[in-house]
Amino acid sequence: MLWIMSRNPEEPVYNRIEEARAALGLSRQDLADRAGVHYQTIGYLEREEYSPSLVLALRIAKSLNQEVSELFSLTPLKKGK
Amino acid sequence: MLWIMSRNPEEPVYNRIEEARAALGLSRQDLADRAGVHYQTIGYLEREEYSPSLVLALRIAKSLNQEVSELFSLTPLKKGK
DNA sequence: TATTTTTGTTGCATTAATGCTATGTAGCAT
DNA sequence: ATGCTACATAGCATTAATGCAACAAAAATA
Repeated sequence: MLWIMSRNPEEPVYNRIEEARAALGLSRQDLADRAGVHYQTIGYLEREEYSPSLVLALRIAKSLNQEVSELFSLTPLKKGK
Repeated sequence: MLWIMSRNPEEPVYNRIEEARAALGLSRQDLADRAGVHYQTIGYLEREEYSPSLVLALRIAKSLNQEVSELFSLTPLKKGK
């Protein structure tokens, strides 16, 4: 059985995680700890190599004090706001 | 290689899909069409047998004219509101 | 400069999300 | 009774999300 490594799904989700994280002065490891995931998972998300599960999106939003819709979008996000 | 069928993850996400869908008088098939997924996927979600991907959560929220946070939660949701 | 911290990248393993088919049931019409 | 629609459930296949280890590259800082 072979698995073609995912990393780059067909359906991207744009996000503002890095921006929001930086605004709080948190490292990826810090955010990962708050959200209860591996720090590299945060990296994958910020690089938009894949989109998070809803559970993770909800945890990240809470960790960054943001609404899910403020952090994640099906359409490209502009900087700021 | 064997796969133990998922259906019942460890990390549940509570939702108000059925309620919101009924409020709009939509069948599962109707909502599935709008969200671009299989009608049984809606069933699984309503029965909370698993939680959706963020992509799907965003599409469902849009299909029901609701905020993601209004439809989905990491903690049990009370009826109404 | 040397050390430490943060981030990027690759590879592999596991589990969850989703599709699809088929079947069963219950309700509501003809 | 027959048919139709909506929903439940189960089996199997595929792909995505995540963990984790190892290592490289930057960047920050002592």
